[in-house]
Amino acid sequence: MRYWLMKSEPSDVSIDDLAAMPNQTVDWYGVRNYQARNFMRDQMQVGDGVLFYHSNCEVPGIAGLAEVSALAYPDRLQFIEGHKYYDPKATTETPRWFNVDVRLVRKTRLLSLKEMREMPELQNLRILQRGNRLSITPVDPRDWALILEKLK
DNA sequence: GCCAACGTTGGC
DNA sequence: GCCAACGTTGGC
Repeated sequence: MRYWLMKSEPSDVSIDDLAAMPNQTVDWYGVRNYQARNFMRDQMQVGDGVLFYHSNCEVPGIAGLAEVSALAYPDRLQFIEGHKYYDPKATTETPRWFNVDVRLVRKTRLLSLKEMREMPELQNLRILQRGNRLSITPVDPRDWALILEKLK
């Protein structure tokens, strides 16, 4: 059992969008970064905890709790010619990009990036490190517990 | 295999 | 909209 922070732009999929989806589940499509892909493909297990993070928006921060609900499988968008996420080098025999499914556990208050920066005990969280851009990062169990406490 | 150029991310 | 940080691409 691991914990993760996964970024989503609310203009793409917000926490409310997730809540409105069938089974409150979304396939985490469109990841085109190898490190993030590898986390999904090689490490994520069903039941892993997910911090659903709103990025590139007015108030960035954690907007809800979710969980991994399906193991990684090939991202279907890589095969659709002309699609934003099309990858000409990917084939069905040797897919390049994978995604897990993520299911909402509950929407929370917004724990803003600003507020997290002000928590000294949270400073090793990857999202707070300078220059961090990775859309999926592992979360230490200790940090997970601290954040859950804040979201009670 | 180096590395300059370029593209993207995402906070501010 | 700016721009720092970082990842990727491709010529050599």
